[in-house]
Amino acid sequence: MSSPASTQPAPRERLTPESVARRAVALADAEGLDAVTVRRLAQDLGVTPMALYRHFSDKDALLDAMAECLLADVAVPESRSGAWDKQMREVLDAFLAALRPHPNVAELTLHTILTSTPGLVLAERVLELLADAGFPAEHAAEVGTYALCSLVTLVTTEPGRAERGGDAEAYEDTIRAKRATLASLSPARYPHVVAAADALADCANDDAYYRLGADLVVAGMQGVSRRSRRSRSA
Amino acid sequence: MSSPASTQPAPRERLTPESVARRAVALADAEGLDAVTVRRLAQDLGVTPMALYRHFSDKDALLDAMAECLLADVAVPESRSGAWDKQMREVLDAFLAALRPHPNVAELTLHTILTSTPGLVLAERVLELLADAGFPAEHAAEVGTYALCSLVTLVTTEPGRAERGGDAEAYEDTIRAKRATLASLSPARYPHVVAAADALADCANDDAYYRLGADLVVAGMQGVSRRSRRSRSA
DNA sequence: ACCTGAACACCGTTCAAGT
DNA sequence: ACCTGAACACCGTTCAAGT
Repeated sequence: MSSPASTQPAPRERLTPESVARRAVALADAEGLDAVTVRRLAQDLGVTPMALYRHFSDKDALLDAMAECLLADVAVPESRSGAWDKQMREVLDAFLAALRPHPNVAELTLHTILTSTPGLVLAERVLELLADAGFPAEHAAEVGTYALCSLVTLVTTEPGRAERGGDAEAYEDTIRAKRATLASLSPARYPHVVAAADALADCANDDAYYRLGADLVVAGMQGVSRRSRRSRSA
Repeated sequence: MSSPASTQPAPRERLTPESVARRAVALADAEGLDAVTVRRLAQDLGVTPMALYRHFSDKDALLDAMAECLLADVAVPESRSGAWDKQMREVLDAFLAALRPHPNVAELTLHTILTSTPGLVLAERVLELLADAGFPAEHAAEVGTYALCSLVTLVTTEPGRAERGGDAEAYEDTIRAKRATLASLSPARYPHVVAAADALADCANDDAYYRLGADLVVAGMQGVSRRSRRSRSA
């Protein structure tokens, strides 16, 4: 029932913080973040639970390392040509591309962006582009934090995403049940919810969903930037 | 050390689902969501752990009820006068006002908006206003979900928020340490992060932070709405 | 109807010990 | 340096019983 990634008897090479974290990410992908316990992870690695404490001071450190695995996959674009909003869009797309394969883990990156090297590289680039857009440093900090957090939430709350991975059948049932519940609400009281039941229960097109999400973030930046420029010149 | 809300010997009235959930929210506010265990909550209520299972089928049901406590506090504006974006802003402000007193609990609302009456009332109003703005039903579903999720994340990730409540001294130390770490990064490699260290570590003005956050969400809606109108007429 | 008490299968983590 | 094994203080939850 569970994916091979989490049930292999384990090749039993020497453990490193990275190999442990990668295995933990695979386990979370396959069975959800709740399945990542010290004891279960140790079992997957063919090792005693306490062996993991040589590589991580405690479980929080393990979770941070998992988040860093995702952030390390962010391919921040090198190019600095074109308008700031076009470049911003490319940076946000790169962030989304790294998060999307790991919806069960994505939320962990929220606390790690400013405490890991790959996170800082990403944050620096976002702040740089916001400075190009004319935001003063304090505003850029808030806008940048908001943007990255919004994208993380987009991934963790993608409509129709199963909390635990694996069981595709039970997953389909959940979607169906959710859609049916929404569709059977009083059309007099909740006309728009009923009309949008399908889209609220599931996401027909993942790419379109993330495109719209990134559009909203960038459009928000553009709108606020324009407005503050206007009020400064007034 | 901990707040009176969680250590009173308990008045020992008859338990109801609502009274248990309210007490759980108070406990989470005071000591963080991790402090909300069945056993600890029962102790606060002066009752045996198993007594709570008369009122909730399992712990997830308790967490859902806590989320519903927050959603029930959302005072969705009655007025339907003015432009859609001005009304939207008022609805989002009402949502934020309900979440802000409970940053440790806010994240729980993400899974409850479409499964509780107060959540549906809020969602219906948001979808209605997005229809006024010209969004087709499928787009409105995604945009509305995005907007509400963004605001939740705004509250749960407010810069400088302590994960566990209570200890104001340790809290100040954490902020100071975080600011110092960011400020001491290489200014050659991370010039914008260093320049924004203060704003990234803490939030000088909470109201301004939330105003800017809501501005970004509404401006994003306006921008995407304008763009899709243009492409339809082209 | 509402609550109790003992028990079960789990947690994260400490500590002393092995190689 | 790296891993083990037993133990401790916690979890959520089941089950049979009390009033």
